[in-house]
Formats: sequence, C-alpha cells, structure tokens
Amino acid sequence: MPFTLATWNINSVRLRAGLVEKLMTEEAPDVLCLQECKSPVEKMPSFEELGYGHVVARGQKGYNGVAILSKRPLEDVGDMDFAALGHARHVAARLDNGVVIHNFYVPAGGDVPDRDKNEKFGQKLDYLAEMRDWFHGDRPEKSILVGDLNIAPREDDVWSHKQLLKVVSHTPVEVEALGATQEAGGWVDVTRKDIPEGQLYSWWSYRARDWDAADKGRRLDHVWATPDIAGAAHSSRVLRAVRGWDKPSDHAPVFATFDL
DNA sequence: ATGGTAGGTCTCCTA
Repeated sequence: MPFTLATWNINSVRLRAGLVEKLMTEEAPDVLCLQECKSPVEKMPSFEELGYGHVVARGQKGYNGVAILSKRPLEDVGDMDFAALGHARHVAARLDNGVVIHNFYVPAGGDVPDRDKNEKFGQKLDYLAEMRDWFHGDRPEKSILVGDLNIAPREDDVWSHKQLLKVVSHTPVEVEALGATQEAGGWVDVTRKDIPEGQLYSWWSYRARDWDAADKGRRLDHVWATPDIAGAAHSSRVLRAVRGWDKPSDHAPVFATFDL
C-alpha cells in the first residue's frame, strides 16, 4: 500500500500543536516526522484523535527532540547518540510494511565554521562522521532517512552559493561530510531524484523582514531512501505555503510518497 | 559590517 511521509522541523511541538493538526487535517501524511519538538516525551501533545495513534519519540527539556507520528503501526527500533552529546537527535521506527524510518536532527553547528574556534562546529562534523561510520558498518536496506540535516548540499539548495560558502550549513567541509554519510549508506536523495532542477528551499530565517519576497532560503530538510526502495518514491514536494501560516516554524515540511 | 526574530530551562542559551 502506498504511503506518504513528511518531515518537518516544528520548532516547539507544544507551541505549534495547532499547526501540526492543520497539516494533518489538510495533507494527511501517513507518517509525520518532527524535529525540534523541544519537549519531554511525556509532555508531547497527543494527535490520536486525528488518527496518529502510533508514536515513537525521544525528547528532552527545552532543546532538540524528534518524533515519528503515524496512522499505521510502528515498532520502536531505537536511537543513537552520535558524538555523545546526550541530545535527543535521532529515533528510528519500523513501519508495518517493514520499512525502517530514521528521523534525524543534525546539530546546527554554531556560527563560525572552524572547529578550533567553535566547539559546536566540531560536534556537527563529529556527528556526521559517526553517522557515516554507523551506516558504513551496517549498510541499511529498505530504509528511509529524513530530518533536519542542517546542511544544504547543492548550489541550487541555497539562495546564493557564492555568498554562503563560508556560512555554516553550506561550507565545503560540511557538504563533503554530508556526502560521505550519504554515500556510506548508499542513500538516494529522494527529493532531488523527483525535483532534479532548480532552486529548492525548506527553511527561511525568521530574521528576514519579508521571508517570501527576499526568498533567501536553504534546503536543510531532506528525504533519503536506500536504493532498493528509492525507485518507489515519487511526488516529492516542499510545502512552502506552510512557512506563511500564522506563527510558523521557520521550516516548511517536505513530503514524498512511496508505492510499496 | 551589522543586526535582524523566535522558543524555552527565560535577563541567557540555542537556532
């Protein structure tokens, strides 16, 4: 049975429970992966009344937090604490069709792209290197990886490649690290398989005077799949309009459908 | 070159 999956950095699931409900009502993805829930699991709002009774989540007070909300049964298959940060940045679940879904919130990495001057940047690179080694050692099959990876890898994933070369999220060292992680797992970038050409963003800063008019976006949110199921993916899209909702997240949700 | 906005553990940290 085909299923539609969405990934969305919600930037506080408690503050934006209403927006989650709106997305669920209007778009009804079978599986919704959230990042930056900023909530302990026991304080997460319930979306069971909208049909999302299956939840696999990790949380902590105030920061980070990831959740997989599903209309179909999920089995919790664990989490990883890459770079030993003690943060809730990954959780994985197996859908009732056997597909494993990894939901990641990769560290943003601070402002200065130099690990000697900025510990957070080093942690981001370490996190990606440990992801790479994990997937290299245990090559995934029948799996999907989604989340806020906090890197826009392609020139057309940012509003200005040249102006962002030294800005954390688009530096060559980060792009290389993300590429190595992708290659280690054999991951196919499903969004770019479906939308191979043109500028494509999933995040616009809160700090812009008019985010829509300025359109200085970056594609930080990703949907990847292993080669055995990537061919079943189609209809990828970024719901840019969601960024324009009342009291929005600074990220728009990214969708894909899999005929499996 | 600077500062701009937003959320939560809220006068400081993270993004």
